[in-house]
Amino acid sequence: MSKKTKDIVEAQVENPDLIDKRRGQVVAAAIKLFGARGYYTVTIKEIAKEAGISPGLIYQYFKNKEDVLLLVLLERLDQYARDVTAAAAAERRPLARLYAAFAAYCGVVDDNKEATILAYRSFRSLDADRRKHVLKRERDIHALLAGYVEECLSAGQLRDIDVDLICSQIATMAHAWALQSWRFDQQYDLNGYVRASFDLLVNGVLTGAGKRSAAKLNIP
Amino acid sequence: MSKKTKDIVEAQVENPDLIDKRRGQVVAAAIKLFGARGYYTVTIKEIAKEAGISPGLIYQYFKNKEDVLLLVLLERLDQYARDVTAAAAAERRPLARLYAAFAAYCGVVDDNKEATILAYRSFRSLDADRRKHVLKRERDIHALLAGYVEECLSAGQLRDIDVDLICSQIATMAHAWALQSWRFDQQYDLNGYVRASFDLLVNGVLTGAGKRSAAKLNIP
DNA sequence: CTTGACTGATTGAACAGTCATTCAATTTGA
DNA sequence: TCAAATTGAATGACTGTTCAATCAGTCAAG
Repeated sequence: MSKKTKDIVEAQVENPDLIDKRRGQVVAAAIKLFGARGYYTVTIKEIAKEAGISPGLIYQYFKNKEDVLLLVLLERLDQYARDVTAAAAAERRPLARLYAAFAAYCGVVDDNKEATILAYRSFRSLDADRRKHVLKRERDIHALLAGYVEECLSAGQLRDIDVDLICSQIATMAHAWALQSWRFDQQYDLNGYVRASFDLLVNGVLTGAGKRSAAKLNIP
Repeated sequence: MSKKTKDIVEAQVENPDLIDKRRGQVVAAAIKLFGARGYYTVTIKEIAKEAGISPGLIYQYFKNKEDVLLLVLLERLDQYARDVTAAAAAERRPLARLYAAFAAYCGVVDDNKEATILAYRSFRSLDADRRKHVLKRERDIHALLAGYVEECLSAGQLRDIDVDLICSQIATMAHAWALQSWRFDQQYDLNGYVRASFDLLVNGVLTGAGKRSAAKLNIP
């Protein structure tokens, strides 16, 4: 969990290692339970039991239940950012990098289907302040993607398009893998979905040079 | 509300006109309140008050609170299907029809942003049986779109693509107008979004003939 | 007409259960 | 020994659902 994330919610306990440990337990338990059954039907007692601590102790590390949800959502966004950045860093060519980023995004979504759905379900259960923190992280990820798209533009591989719109589409397509898995997973595996979606998303906006590059992509 | 929809939840009261009237009141009130604050934080008493009836009466027309949610979600899907069908029927040429359907879809979403978001938030609050009813309707709408896409394919205006995947993308893009409005509505109005998204979605899959048709589309 | 019994519709207070949060008591570990 | 950490029972507020009581409309009898 990133340093900034830790400071967003306040703890009664001082010891930072303990804060990390306990919050880690609680967030892990909450991801599991919220992911399966949603925010409102899961009780603090259940989270405490799953985390192996008492209900009262949760209130030493979180102000209230909503704070638990906030950290759950931020944790997931952190993971998105980490995985996407790492995957993109492994590729040098702009289009390959964009593809790798998209594939990694879909990969985290696949690893965290329940949590991805939870984000859609529960974002609006947060109050205005907490929402802002989540939106901030989403914008960071959006900016990551936008960077990769702009590299492709600079390299002359994409025609002139609205960068924000295509970034939103990329993110939305990644999320759709979780949100619509009941529809997709009869006909696609993750790789098939990534390949087909990327093709659909990007094919219409490639330049001639972009098409030649795309043909050379090493797509699994 | 369609005939089938009415039969899905059972009422204690016999008179069908009264059933229509009361359910209409309750569903309208529930859409307003659920849309603004989500399923769990809205109480039956609030719905009753907003609908202008007593809490007890709701249980004469719905088995329980979950049934209210079910009708709310089905009502919205019915409206999607009606509007999309009507818009598509007004166009003869396949590509124009597909565009009209997409524009209409985005239009209903725009008219019902809160309800669209509610669907994402609340679908999993339903039990397995009720989910099936909702999924059935979603598949109906998917089939509508698939029909329009296949017309384009038959007319040779789209290259050979996975019809289901592009239909999902079309629906997802329409939903995204509501889900990500906080991002879009600073830079797009509805028409701008429809035009840009359709361009992005379809441009990569048009044949030569399709591109010539697209150029002739009368896009507002 | 008027009456009054009957039916179905409607009300809203009461019930039973749930759950986030608190805090006095206890344990831990240094 | 003491401060910090932890427990878990108690609290108090809330809410879905029920149901006894009331109301409204109908219509047959007088």
